Amino acid sequence: MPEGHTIHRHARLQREALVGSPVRAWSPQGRFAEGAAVLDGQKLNDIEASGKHLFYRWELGDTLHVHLGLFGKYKTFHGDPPPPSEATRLAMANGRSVVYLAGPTICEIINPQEEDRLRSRLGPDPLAGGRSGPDFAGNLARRQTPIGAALLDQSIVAGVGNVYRAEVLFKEGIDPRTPARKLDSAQTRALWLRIRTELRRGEKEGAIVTVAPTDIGVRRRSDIPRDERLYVYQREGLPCRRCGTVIQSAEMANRLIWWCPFCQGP
DNA sequence: GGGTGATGCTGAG
DNA sequence: TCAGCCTCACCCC
Repeated sequence: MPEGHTIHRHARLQREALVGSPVRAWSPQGRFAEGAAVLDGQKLNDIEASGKHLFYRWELGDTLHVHLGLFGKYKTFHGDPPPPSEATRLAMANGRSVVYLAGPTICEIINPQEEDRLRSRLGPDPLAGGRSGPDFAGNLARRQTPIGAALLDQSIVAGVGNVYRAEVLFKEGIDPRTPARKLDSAQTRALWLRIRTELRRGEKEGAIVTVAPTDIGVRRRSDIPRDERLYVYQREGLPCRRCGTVIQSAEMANRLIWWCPFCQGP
């Protein structure tokens, strides 16, 4: 389930589990056997998340680059772990914890030039700290594309995926078909803050929950049922949780997007 | 137990 | 524009 919040959460949890100690690395599936052999036994110095990318820094200067893509998954265990699945591309372990990685789009050791090239294609990351709202605004101002498509473009903002793009536009009352550069500065700023708030919450909670408890008639966030966590994502044909208008969907940037024609109307 | 869809992205055409 | 990559959680029997 990899949008930016998931990636940053993995970075944090794995940092706590593995950084600072020598790590045993191997490839149960075999497809990353050579890379794992390079890393095996090295101390892991740090793990950095940027958008949907992860960078692992090792004591001899190697950088491991991982991108989960659509299917990739991590599992982290403390204490006595189950054996890895046959599809596990990379396993990393120290005495206390083990991390299994399966199904990544990218798992490779890269040099500094490759990393520079990669990072130059990424827009500001709302979870990376620093004041990047103005960069986001500048990026939007240059685009003709609909805001719904712009939010999936990782060079505009790094870390937003298909769930958050639909949900943050709902919460800001913006029609996804609005051309990005037509948003005024107040809307752009509010959207940036909204993205950051929602991603931060997702990182902390380990799940995407955008609905306000009051909108579904419960008191606490912990009372929100699993299937009522979102306002519009995959809710085509269902009534809007706020106004009852039927949720619409359309394809935008090769993926479906959903919105409420009333709450996100003109 | 089998079928399916998914929170992503690239590169060929 | 679209096929291809790659795994597994979840749904339905």
